[in-house]
Amino acid sequence: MFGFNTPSIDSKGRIAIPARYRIDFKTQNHNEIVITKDPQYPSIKLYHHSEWQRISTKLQSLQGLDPIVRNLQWTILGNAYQTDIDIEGRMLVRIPSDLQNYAQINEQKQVALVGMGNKFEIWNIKNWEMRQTGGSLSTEILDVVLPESIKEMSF
Amino acid sequence: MFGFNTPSIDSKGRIAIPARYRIDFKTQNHNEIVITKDPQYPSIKLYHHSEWQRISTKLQSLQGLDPIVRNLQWTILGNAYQTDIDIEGRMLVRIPSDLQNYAQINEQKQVALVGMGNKFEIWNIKNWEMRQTGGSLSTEILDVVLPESIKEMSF
DNA sequence: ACAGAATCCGGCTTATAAACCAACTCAACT
DNA sequence: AGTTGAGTTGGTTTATAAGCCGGATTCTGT
Repeated sequence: MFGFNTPSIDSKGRIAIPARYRIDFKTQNHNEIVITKDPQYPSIKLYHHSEWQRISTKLQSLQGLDPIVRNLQWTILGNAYQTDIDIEGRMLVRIPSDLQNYAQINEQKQVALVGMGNKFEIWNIKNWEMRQTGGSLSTEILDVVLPESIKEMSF
Repeated sequence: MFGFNTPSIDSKGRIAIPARYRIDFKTQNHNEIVITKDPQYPSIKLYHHSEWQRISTKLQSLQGLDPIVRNLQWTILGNAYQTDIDIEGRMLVRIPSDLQNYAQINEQKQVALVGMGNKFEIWNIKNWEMRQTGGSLSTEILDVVLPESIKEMSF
């Protein structure tokens, strides 16, 4: 589940996971995924069950006094939607409208779907191209020095 | 699988791996390879299965909040295409068009194929010659100081 | 609680793109 | 010069994606 695709998003906010990614979901044997915000950039993250378990557990265990940590918890945990996907069919995923706004993919016909191995990212295509060519994005949400406690984490 | 060749790339974006490299793929006993971007220079990297396992696993495990690390993950993982090659036959590899653009090998009749032992690199011939003679390339994508966590990695 | 409306969901159809297969050309070696 | 292996090309088939449509479910207002 690596690589880059530009599937279409329909008027109802549905995205069909491209066929070459589907095997990974099947082998995982879990038809539940979690969609949430990326804490740093205007994009959406899509985890499958096991990876979400790992991340959410770690995040919850962190002490909530550091404002940056609390921000991460709010952003990631507080915006997580769990949905089921049809493993056999087209694997349609519905993106909630507030996440669509966050990633600036409402009003779009196509989105950038980026397979990162243990997770997916969904981007506005323009933003993705901009990021790839080193341009600055309109919103970089979390641009701070990170505390030691989350240095070794991977989201 | 060392050395230098200039195979042709056809209108469909196909490159035939030269015969003298094929033995290495056969002995590996894996007919799947991964094509992705080079994070530093305008070239394409071609890994066979085991080497890709090593790199992608390491990259995924790194914490994803450091912008430099995220850039590496996006470039390498987010642009990786896995394809099967026919070990017995002609070993045609199709290069996706966005990677062709990245390496500036669209509109070319021939490319530079460089065997690096555990990986291949595919270059625009002009760029390759330029790099060998110490000339500067039009685009050097990742021109930054790398964090300690990935200092010892080799891509 | 019920009727109407809107939304959601799955199957079908068509267009497009990738993988497959086979033939032809060229070069090297005998 | 004939033979063999390598490289190149084009056509065919298969797979994939996306628009379309109808049925089902939920939601809302009366």
